[in-house]
Amino acid sequence: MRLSAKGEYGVRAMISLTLEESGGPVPLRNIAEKEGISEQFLEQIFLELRRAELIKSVRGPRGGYLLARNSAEISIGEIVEALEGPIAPVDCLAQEGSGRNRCEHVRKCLSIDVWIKLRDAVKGLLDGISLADLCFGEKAEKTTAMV
Amino acid sequence: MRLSAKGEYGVRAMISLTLEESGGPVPLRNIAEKEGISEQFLEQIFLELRRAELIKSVRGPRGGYLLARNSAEISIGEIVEALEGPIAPVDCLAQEGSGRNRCEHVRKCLSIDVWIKLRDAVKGLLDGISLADLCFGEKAEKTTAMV
DNA sequence: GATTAACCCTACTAATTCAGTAGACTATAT
DNA sequence: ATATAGTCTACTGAATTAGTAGGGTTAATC
Repeated sequence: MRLSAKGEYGVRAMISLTLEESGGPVPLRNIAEKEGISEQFLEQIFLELRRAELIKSVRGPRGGYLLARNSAEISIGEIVEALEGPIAPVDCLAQEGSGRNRCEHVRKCLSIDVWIKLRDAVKGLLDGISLADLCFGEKAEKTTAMV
Repeated sequence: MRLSAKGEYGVRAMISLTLEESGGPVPLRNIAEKEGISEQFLEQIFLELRRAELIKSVRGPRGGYLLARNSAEISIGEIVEALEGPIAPVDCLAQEGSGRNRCEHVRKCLSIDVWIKLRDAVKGLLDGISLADLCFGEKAEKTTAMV
């Protein structure tokens, strides 16, 4: 139940981008340096994020990356799913399920309930937090959540 | 954000055991066959579950495995943690954190909030569901939960 | 007390995934 | 023109995963 480096770096890089893009396109190199991530590895990550239409790029000198939408409209869930595939604790819940298991076993049905609940909880939480929430103040603070 | 086969098999096997242990120790072979899991692989899983004191074993002919405690007192979270290590979406939240990252980067602090919330949500959910809940009726049905 | 059903445990291995590198190409501001 | 910066594919070494192999030990039963 761990995020890969790609997912973790991706979220960090997106936060970094959110904080800096007001000054125009941010070169990948800047972000890579600040976050201590290999430039070429981050390049791959940004390629996927662009294809998922979460960021857009400006080529040529003074180019770089920008968020594709307002930071309040990009959720952490979208970033994670773009980089790690569908959020699903077990194979058979990731729709293109041709992996390890395909619900052949009777008893499986008892466990699937847990995984569905878990997926919904994780997805709900991550989809409910935007980059703006993280970077410019947490909306949840209004409700005084109990941690 | 996917469970490994070990975690998934482990939960399924524990459910299987819960349903059958009333008739005395259940041989590993029975469970492996019913669940379609390699016997030797399941053996390794049960070794870890026994060391985590979630199951106990009876050796010799007519031996097998039993739950170490009442099924209502064994949570899915315990099973998963026994087999996959601490529930933590990123390395630096798993206490023995000597992995990839150790919060060296300033911006990291903005993302860590999400991962803490995620961990707490996942842990809370999995610790709140027992084997008895799954096998003998869901307590949550009383509260008519949405979804 | 031999047999045998069952658990116990370590070591190995093939396949996959992960994290990162390399390097060549394309666009554009100056 | 040239320098800057994104685009893209392919490769590689290390780690993890999923599973095998095979030799133990324990104890019920004949």
